[in-house]
Amino acid sequence: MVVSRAEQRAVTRQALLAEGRRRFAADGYHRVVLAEVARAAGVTKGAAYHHFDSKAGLFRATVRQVQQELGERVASAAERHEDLWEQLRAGCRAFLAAGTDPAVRRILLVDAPAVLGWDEWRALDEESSARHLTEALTALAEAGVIDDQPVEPLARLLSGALNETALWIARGGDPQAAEQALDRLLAGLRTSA
Amino acid sequence: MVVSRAEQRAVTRQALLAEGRRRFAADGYHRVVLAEVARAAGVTKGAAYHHFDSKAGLFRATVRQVQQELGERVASAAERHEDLWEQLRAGCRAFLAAGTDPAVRRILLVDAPAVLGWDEWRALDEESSARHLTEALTALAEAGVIDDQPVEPLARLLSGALNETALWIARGGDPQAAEQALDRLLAGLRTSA
DNA sequence: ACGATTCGCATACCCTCGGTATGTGAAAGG
DNA sequence: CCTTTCACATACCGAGGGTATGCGAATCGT
Repeated sequence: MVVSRAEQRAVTRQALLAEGRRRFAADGYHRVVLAEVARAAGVTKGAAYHHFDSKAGLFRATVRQVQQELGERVASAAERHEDLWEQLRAGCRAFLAAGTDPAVRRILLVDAPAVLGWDEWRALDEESSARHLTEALTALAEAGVIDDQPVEPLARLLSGALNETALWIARGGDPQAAEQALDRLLAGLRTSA
Repeated sequence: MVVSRAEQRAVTRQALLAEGRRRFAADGYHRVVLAEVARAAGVTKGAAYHHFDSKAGLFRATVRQVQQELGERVASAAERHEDLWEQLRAGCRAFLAAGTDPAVRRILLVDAPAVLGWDEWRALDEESSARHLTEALTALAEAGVIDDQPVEPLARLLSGALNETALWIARGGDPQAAEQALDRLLAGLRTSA
C-alpha cells in the first residue's frame, strides 16, 4: 500500500463524503448519526471531526457536491441545443428529471434549507444550478424572446416551481403532465409580438 | 381562580402552542429546547408530553395552526373579488405578503418539510392553502379563462413558485417586482383566444 | 540519516436534550 | 365521601454531538 499523507487524507475525506451522501439521501440529516457514517467509512468519529468541523459541516460539503453535479447535468442538457429557448426548456426538463435522484431530493430540496438555513442554501444554489437559470433568462430577455424585465424575481419563481414540481414527480406525480404544464407556463412568457 | 379541568387543559395547551410557535419561528425547530418552551409557558416538560406525543408533535400542531391561519388569510383576500381571475391574483399576492411573517417563513416553508417529511407537509398544505389554489385553477379552466388541462401539476408549479418567492421577498427581494413577475407568469396562462 | 515536528486519526470523556416511568394532589364521578 | 381520573411534576435514562488528548507514522530541517 502507498502511504502519502495527502493521498490518505483525500481518500478518507472522500470515503466520509460518499458514505455521508448515501445516508443523508436515504435517511435524512436528522436520523443520520455521525459515528455510524465514520464507521462505515472505515474510520472513527475523530476522523470526521478532523476533516469537517461538525455534522453540519459534512452535510454542507455533501450539499456542495450534489449541487455541483446537478448544475453540470442541467448545463450539459442545455448545451445540447443551439436555440436559447430550447436551452431553457432542456435545462428545466433536466432539473425535473434530476428530482428522481434521492440525493437531490432529500439533501438539496428538503433538508438543506432547514439545516444550513435558507440564506446559505440559496447562496449555494446560486453558484451552481440557479445561476444557469438567471443567465438563460437574461439572454432571452436581451434577445427579445421574453419581455425585458428584472430577471431575479422571475428566476426565483421558476426555481421554486421547478423544485416543488421535482418533488411532486418524485412522489408519484406524472412527469409528462409536469413537463407539459411547465411548457405552458414558459410559453406564456414569450413576447406576444 | 376558576379551575375546571377542561379549561385548565385548554389553557396549558394554548400556552405551549403559543410559546412553541414563537420559538420555532424565531430559532428554528432544531435549536428549540422543549423544556425551555414548557418553562416559558409556565409548566414543565411533563405537561408538554402530556399534551403532545413528542417535540415533533408540538411542532406538527403549530404547523397546523399557522397553515390554517394562512389559508384563511389567502381565502379572505380572494373572496374580496368577484372575478375568478382577480381572485387568483389576490390570493397569490396575499400569500406572497404572508411570507413576511417569520412563523410562515421559518415554520411552514423551511422547517416543516424537513421535520415532518415532504409527504406530510404536502398533505397539511393541501388541506389548507394549496387546496384553494387547485380549486381556483379548476374553476378558471372550466370557465375557459385558462386552457383546459390537468390542474395538479400546474398547481404544484405555482405553489412552489409562490413559496420560493415569498422567501425571496422576506430576505430582501423587491415585493413589487415579485408581484409583477408573478402577474406576467399568470397572464401567460390565459387562453389566447 | 536522524532527531524534531507535524499531522491524520483513535480513544476516552462530557453534556445537552429528547424521551419515559412514576408519583401526586386536586377535580370529576358514583 | 370514597373512588377514580386526570393534569401535571419529578426523577431518571440513554443516544448522540462535540471535545480534549494521546499516538504512531509521514514529513521536514540540518
